[in-house]
Amino acid sequence: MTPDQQGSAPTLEQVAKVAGVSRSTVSRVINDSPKVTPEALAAVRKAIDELGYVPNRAARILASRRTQSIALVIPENTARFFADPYFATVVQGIAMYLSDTDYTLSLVIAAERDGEKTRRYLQAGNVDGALILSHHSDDRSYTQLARSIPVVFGGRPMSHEGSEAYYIDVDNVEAARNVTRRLIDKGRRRIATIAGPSDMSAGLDRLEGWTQALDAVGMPTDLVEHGDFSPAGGEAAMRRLLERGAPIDGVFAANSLMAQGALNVLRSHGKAVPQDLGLVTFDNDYAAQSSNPRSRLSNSRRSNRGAGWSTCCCISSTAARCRRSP
Amino acid sequence: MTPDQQGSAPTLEQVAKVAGVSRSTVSRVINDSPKVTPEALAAVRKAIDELGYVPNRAARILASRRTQSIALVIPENTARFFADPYFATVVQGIAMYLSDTDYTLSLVIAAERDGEKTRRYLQAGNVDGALILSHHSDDRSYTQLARSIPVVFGGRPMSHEGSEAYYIDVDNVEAARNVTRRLIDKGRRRIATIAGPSDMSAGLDRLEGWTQALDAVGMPTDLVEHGDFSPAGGEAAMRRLLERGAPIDGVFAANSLMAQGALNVLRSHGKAVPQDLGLVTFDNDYAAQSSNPRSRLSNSRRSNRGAGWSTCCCISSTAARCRRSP
DNA sequence: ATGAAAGCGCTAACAG
DNA sequence: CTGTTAGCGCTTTCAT
Repeated sequence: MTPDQQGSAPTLEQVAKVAGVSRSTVSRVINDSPKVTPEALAAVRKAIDELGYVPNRAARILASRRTQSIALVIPENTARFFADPYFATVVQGIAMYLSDTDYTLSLVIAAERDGEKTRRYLQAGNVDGALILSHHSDDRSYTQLARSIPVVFGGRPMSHEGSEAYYIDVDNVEAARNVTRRLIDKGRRRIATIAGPSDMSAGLDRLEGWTQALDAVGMPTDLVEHGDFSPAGGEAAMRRLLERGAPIDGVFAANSLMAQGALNVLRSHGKAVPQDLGLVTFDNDYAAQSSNPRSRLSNSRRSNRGAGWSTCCCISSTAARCRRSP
Repeated sequence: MTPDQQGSAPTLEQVAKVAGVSRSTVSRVINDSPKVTPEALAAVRKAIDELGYVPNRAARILASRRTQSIALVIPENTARFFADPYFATVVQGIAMYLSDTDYTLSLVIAAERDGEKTRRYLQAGNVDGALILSHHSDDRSYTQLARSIPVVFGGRPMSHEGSEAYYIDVDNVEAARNVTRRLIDKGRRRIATIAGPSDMSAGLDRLEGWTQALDAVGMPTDLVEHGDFSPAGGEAAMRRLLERGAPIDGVFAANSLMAQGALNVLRSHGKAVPQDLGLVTFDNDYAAQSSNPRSRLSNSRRSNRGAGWSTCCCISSTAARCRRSP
């Protein structure tokens, strides 16, 4: 397909000609420079309208060395991206913020195998900076990236080089501790956890919070099964937990999708929530709100604390803090 | 791995110098030109590796007038984009196809108010072509776009100018007719429909198919309520249907999300599916498969026909056909 | 405040 | 097959 078949787009030069000014002046108008006389400005605007001129982005980027766009990198496959409400939440937040600016969001759904392609894209000057979500410890492709462009991780990155990285995160340990304490306060005595993957900080930190809460009251911390943050993973983990044969009257699932999976298993095993067993989890997202029973978010005042009902699904609010890791 | 200098990305010229060849030759290597001697090729590759060179995309686009990327435009807001499995399906399909190519997908989630910004983006030479999904009749911003870049609509576009547009679609009328006939064949006699929005071709066509099926056997076509393809819309429509007081023993919902909503309302009204009432719908997607009762896809042989069980959720397969509208 | 000139990094004829 | 020569459309000093 040859692009030249299409009508050639008007250039800045043509606008300049029509407006009777130089290209520089047109450029200044486009870039909202204050040093343009009202007359020149009016003439240029008129010419732009008449010609239907739209500045060529590639040329702008090349000349200015700025792209006016940032990448959101999701190191997961497309199916997972759509299945996990977490990503939807983040994308919505970014899109909302960016809509007030001239920046463009470049969403990069990068399955592991595309690592090289993705890195090239990010280093080829396509974006002014990158936001990297859902980082796994075995993935080092992005930590070096920070030498080329500004990088911020969503959630504390796992790798060693990442220790110099910027990131934004919630206090997963404290939130998990708080939400587990809810179960304890409600009288639950045999509390299990469906932990997240061990190669992600959110998985490790939430497990740590759960452990701390139980340790603090001298309760056993042996009922641990890991999942992969997916409903299927949550189901499998819940099943393994039940197969142990030990009595369980409380579960902390590390995310809402796994809680959903756990709920399915519990139902099919005839366990009633919250009567037989209390279930708490993270994130009051779509998955949590559409489950049966659905989540009940506690009115926690301190935004960075996890909290909720031990009688049912429970939510930790996720106020973000930005910081540089130690 | 050599540490690259922050800020100064290596250029093609530097690669040429290191490799001891001209810039043209480097360019040829980058672009997989066959006319390069093995020696030159090796030298250039070595230089590229040593320098960690990545071609600048903006420069390439500017010089070649090709972007190697196509846009998928979703004229909906972000929340809806994530809520409707339809978009996930499409994006996955495109991503899968594109992953074997050098093309990049530029996903444009364009809420209505961003229309102008989106149009500028598409006309600024950012993409080689655009795919436009979920087109509404009141939205004319994209029909003119075809004069600048190649445009294909996903689903027949509604506007007049669109009559010259390329589009890809399923035969919604026939699929809806077939799936409705299933209800009839199963003995349902008072069949309603939860139709899609009237400003979208999928809404109109599926309603038409339902109407044709009932007309063919002389059954009344008065039980129509419209929804907006969302679960809430489906709930509201189902509620309105029930409030009419007329007996209903079959429902065709124009998409799975509305079927899901309808199912919720039916359950809370004590209506059992499929015992009291048969429900059929479109698309065997995540929403249909995770509903309760979940969908049962019929083994329809002809891929462009809608089909399924009238006893429960029913699915029309959606084999695509590409064509230019009449 | 404005214009002239010099590139940004790459591709694309065109000779050789 | 390779190098040379022009730009792609825009921003950006630097004079004026």
